[in-house]
Amino acid sequence: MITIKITDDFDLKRIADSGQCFRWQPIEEEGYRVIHEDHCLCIWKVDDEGNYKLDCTEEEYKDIWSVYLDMEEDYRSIREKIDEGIDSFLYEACEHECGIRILRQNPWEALISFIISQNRNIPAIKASIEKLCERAGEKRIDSRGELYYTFPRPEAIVAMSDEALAECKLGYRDKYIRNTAEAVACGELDLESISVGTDEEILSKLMDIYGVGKKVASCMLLFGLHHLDAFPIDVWIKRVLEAEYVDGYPFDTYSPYNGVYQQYMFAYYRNR
DNA sequence: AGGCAGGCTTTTA
DNA sequence: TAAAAGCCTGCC
Repeated sequence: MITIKITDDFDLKRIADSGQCFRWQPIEEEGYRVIHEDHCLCIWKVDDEGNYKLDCTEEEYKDIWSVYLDMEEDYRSIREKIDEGIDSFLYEACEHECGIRILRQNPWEALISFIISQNRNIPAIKASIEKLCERAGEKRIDSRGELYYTFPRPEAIVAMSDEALAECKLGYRDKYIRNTAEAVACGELDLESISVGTDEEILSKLMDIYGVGKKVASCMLLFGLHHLDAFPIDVWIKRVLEAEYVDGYPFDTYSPYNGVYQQYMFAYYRNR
């Protein structure tokens, strides 16, 4: 167990509820249990001074969790680029949702998660993903003795029966998930090699995947590949653009952080 | 080429 | 009953 002090923007609940990740689980004492690849972290807020308690070693924090939580990035300075007088809406969104960060999630997990997310609300997305992990992930025990499952590897999804996959309630998306898992498992789709090039080039390659359109590809680019300029446009952001930016959104001004601002606006519009 | 209508599983509000 | 972090197919 270690204690760390975080001075940059950091809010566990806002990250957990931001819609970028679907497996953060609230636990006792204002804590969350976070699963990332082969690792599991329990993290608790200690006070309002930025102190947090983590059930890992200093080395694990440095090597895994500070990377996953994107602690090298200065979100306050990104937020403070917005001028209240010029863009009062975005300024308000940043203030209101201060503490959100863009996690460095596993690309494979992000891709599958956002294919599952299409045309569904967040509780339903979480339920499907958790089922998928129970059916095809590996069973583990965290430091508190609680059971959890890792996110399944591509091969494990390929090995699932149609019945097991159906139990995950993926609906018409089941064929997208199976197809993507097969493509990755056999090497036909290599997430590392398609992640090279400009954002436009990567988006285009992602959209070649069966079941991946512009929205899911943009989510993958932002949340799975950590391209902070990617700007997913879902129903909520569409409403924001129509209501608050009738004369167009200043993408060039906010580059290369369009995706970060998108996330503040998304949360702000959904929460109010 | 690019745009549009209709269908799609299931859950949630 | 409509909407939900949409996409695919078929048609024009």
